[in-house]
Amino acid sequence: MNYEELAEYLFPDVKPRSYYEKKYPRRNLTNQQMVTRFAPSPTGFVHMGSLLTAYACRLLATESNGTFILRIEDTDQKREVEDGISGIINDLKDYDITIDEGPEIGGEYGPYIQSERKEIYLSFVKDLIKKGRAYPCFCTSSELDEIRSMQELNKERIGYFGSYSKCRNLTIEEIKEKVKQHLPFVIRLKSEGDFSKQHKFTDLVKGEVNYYENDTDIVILKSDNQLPTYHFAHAVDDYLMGTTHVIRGDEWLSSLPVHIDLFNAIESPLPKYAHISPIMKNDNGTVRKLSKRKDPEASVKYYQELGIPVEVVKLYLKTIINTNFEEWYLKNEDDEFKVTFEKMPSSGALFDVEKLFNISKEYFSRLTKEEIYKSLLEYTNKYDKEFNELITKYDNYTISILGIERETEKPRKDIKSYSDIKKLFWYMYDEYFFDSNPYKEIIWDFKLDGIEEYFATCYDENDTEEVWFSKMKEFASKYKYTANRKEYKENPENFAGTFASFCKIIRLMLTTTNMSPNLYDILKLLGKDRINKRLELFINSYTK
RNA sequence: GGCCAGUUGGUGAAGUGGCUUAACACACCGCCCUUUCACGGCGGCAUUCACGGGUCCGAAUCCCGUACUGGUCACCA
Repeated sequence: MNYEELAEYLFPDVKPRSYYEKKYPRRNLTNQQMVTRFAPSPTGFVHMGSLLTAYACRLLATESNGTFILRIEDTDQKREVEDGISGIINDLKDYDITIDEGPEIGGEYGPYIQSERKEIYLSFVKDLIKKGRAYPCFCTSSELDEIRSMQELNKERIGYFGSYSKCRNLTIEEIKEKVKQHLPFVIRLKSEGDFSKQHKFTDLVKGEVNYYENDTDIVILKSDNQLPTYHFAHAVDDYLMGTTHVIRGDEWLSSLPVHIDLFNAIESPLPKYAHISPIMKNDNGTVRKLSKRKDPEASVKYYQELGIPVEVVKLYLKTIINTNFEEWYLKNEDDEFKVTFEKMPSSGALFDVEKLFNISKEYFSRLTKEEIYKSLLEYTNKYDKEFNELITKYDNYTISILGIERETEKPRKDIKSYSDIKKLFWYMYDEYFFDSNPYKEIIWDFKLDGIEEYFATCYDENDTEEVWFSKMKEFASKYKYTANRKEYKENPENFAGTFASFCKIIRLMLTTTNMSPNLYDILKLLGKDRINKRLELFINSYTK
């Protein structure tokens, strides 16, 4: 068969492969420098799994002084989502994952959107046909189904290979005839692999894996729009773009033989591969991949809405990317951690929201009140306008609230997100406090003896914390509250309660919760007027 | 079903033949500290590394088998 003639017949107006080889010269790299790429399809928002991959790619490129590429894999136009591409770019931007080359910012090796690279793929397809390494296939889907069911019946391997690849043997006349009839066709790779041959391959994450050579004639160019399949685009793009390290989810591990076959066919060196495990979720006892559709926490937006700082999400992601990061971070404050392939997990990690929250609490505990206030303003401006107005109106008051037990050696660790702040301190604002009956949840299993008198005669907002405490202790003892716990434990019937229970009553009155921060600070910030208003309502609610 | 990969506590994991009577962290529980809420400190939490067998003086670590989990077998990526 005259392959040259066939190639010209099928793809007459296509630039030669050498044109693109010249246009995209090999990168000049040292041994160290890595070229990594993140290659999502624009099917909606970026989810945690892909953010993890993108972040790992970014980190590795940065560390090696290399390049990080964003490439959009939109060869399946049925799955596309409106604004898919800008959505991805924005999500990466929100998480401070900068792109060296990609759509919008460009680069020497663009375009970076696959649907705009059509002519490049065609050129490589034509080249393959010329060399007798690819051929058109006119099999219909029902014919392929037939082959498949025959193979299933015979308990054979499934695929278009060997004697099943009937279009391999079409003569050029037959092909021309079918084309003239406008029969749709795909282009398939003419595989030269031998399925009985086993090889070892070293994956950077999984280690040594065994595989059999690919011998199926996979589709490389689809019929309807002459766009490549993922496999082919992967080989051509990563060859031309000079990707050194392909980091992707391990669902691709089983198609590795196909990719090796493809890289050989286009005479490209094989990039190094790192197949990373997906993030899993325990869903009522069954473990499964964290799902974009089913799990809200898989969405990157979810954390933005919650008000978890991006640094926190990245810190958590880093603990997954490298299992030794967590321990390292305990001893080293700064970000000089080096990501390695060896420490990437080889089996899927369960997504642990608790751990993420813990990292977040730790993170918040190190911020100053001004830093938190500033970010809270930004957060509420986007997600809680009402609260935003309030904290703008009471700016200094709010900053003081945020300052309680902060910027000390042992800071409080109760804030894990910006949305928490309102939940934690809503009662500090009269606008919220008197909005509904604030005391309706309280179980009144205590007496109010002395409370009113305490505020009338004893409490002085000018007292220092020390004085305030000793005065209150003294006062409470009049009403048989004791500061001596052991004494109370021995003879509880002799007392109205411990001093702690006295504090609890005041705390409940002012905050409706018994988990508020330091009472002294709360009292002081609230001030006499707010306290008295609450006291009145409190007493009335009790007698009712 | 075929093929590939994985399996250490509630969770993330350290561990690469003797240093392991299995680190560290989160969660949980208990105690202590304490003038409130916290913070913090200490301790508990796998007699055992999915199971069965083998190699070896010695195995979580090497080999074989089984089970289970995940992935994949598209003109989807």
